[in-house]
Amino acid sequence: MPEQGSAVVPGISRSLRVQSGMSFADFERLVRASREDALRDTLARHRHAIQVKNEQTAIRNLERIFSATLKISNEKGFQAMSIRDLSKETGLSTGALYSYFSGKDELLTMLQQQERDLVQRILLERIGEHSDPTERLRTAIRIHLYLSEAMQPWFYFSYMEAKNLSSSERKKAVSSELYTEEIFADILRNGQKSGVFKKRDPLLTAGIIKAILQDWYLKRSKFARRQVSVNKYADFAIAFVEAFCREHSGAY
Amino acid sequence: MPEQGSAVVPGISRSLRVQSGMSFADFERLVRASREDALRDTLARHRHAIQVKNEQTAIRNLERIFSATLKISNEKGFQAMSIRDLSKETGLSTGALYSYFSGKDELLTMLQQQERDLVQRILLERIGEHSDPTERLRTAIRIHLYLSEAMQPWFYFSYMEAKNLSSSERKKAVSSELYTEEIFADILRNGQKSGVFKKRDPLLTAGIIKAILQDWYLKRSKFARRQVSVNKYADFAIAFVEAFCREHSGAY
DNA sequence: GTCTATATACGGATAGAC
DNA sequence: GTCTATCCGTATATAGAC
Repeated sequence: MPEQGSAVVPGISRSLRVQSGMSFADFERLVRASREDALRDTLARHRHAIQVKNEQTAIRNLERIFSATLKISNEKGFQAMSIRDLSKETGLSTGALYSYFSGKDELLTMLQQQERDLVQRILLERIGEHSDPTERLRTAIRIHLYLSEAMQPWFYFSYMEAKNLSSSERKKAVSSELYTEEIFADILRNGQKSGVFKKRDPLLTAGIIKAILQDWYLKRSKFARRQVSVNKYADFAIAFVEAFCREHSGAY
Repeated sequence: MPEQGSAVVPGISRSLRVQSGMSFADFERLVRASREDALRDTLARHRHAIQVKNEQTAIRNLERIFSATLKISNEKGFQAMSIRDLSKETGLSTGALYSYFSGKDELLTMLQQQERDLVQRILLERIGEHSDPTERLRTAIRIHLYLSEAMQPWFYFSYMEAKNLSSSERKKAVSSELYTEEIFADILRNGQKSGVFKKRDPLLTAGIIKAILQDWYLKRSKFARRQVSVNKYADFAIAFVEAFCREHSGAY
């Protein structure tokens, strides 16, 4: 697949993608593998409550339940998803479903905890391998886009259902949001200190970067329709942000 | 109130705001007045269905019903808002409520039609008074921010509840979204033709501008906490966008 | 115009059969 | 492990009093 982005923003593309260490296809594989571990962790964490003893079965059905929950909720909202809806989509009866969770609340908590931990784990693995501020900024942007692309249904769900979470879950979601913003603000502050970046309000800038990243997973169908790939969007986002932040970015 | 923005992004502030024609305070008054007309229109449009004959009463209660709907829905979602909730918040009994609308669906349709028309009317009034691309871009950004600030509850509601709209309502919402994007893309294309703007993908750029504008009304409480005013955010957003689009924008 | 009382339906959750 | 049948609470919408 040719990278349409290069024509629009010359100077940023192939080389950078290699430096960020991993193609999107590789990244997707990594996420898939990590999710299997995450499911096992979830099962272990709820061993006392989950009545199904066979691990194979339990994991297979948990996986089905989670992905059905995301699918239905992203169409009509978590509140509006009935247990009967979930039963239809998973092929399990309502009775059977209740041997995996005690109620919708717990289902939501389990799902959120698993996916949030998964995101954190992958982020920590992939960020922080560069010390140069420019590279750190580019990598952070690309990795976040890759991550939200590979886990799009959950990112969308998490954003749209934030207000329906229990207060403790909502707190965790908010602090994870602010943490992301701080990562970008820190990169910007360091770059400003070393003179690579222009003096711009780091928090406001980080906020706008986050808005640009969020647009990617919130408007997925629009980008699909326009045939914008995640790499093209990443190139574009990086160019947009660097035009504002980077000293001498007009050079290329 | 001192404009904190000027320190961060020198060169863009007071003069521009005057050129855009109207302070935010003026703008809020305009919206308030226009909404009264809009309520009268709504009443006229549903005269056959609304059983309350006294216009004063009908308008007063419609207004209460709409603002209560936004308030409750923005806390727990429209689906989760019960008629009993609405009854408590408006002070009207459930029976009385049903003499203003035939069901939640119709309530939603009435509210959406009224506020969407209001937005369109005000946008058309305020945009298009400049011919210079730079001024048009600045004005469009600031007006959109003013509008979403003055009508924040509805903008937030409309974004979050998009998936609950009936298919015809959803279509209208989507096309209105794309229309906004086209306004920005057009400004960018014209500026590129006349050489004021750099050659950048107009649609992708317009999409990112819209993402930046949406962040303002979606993350309202964050900005309130950080004491970022709408004018400060507008200055910052304009500087951010111009760094990417505008030829010689590094000058100031 | 607005209220209270109520019919009707739907969703969450459980019991007990297989 | 999973299913069917069912209890019970809550929500929408309406009827009829004031």
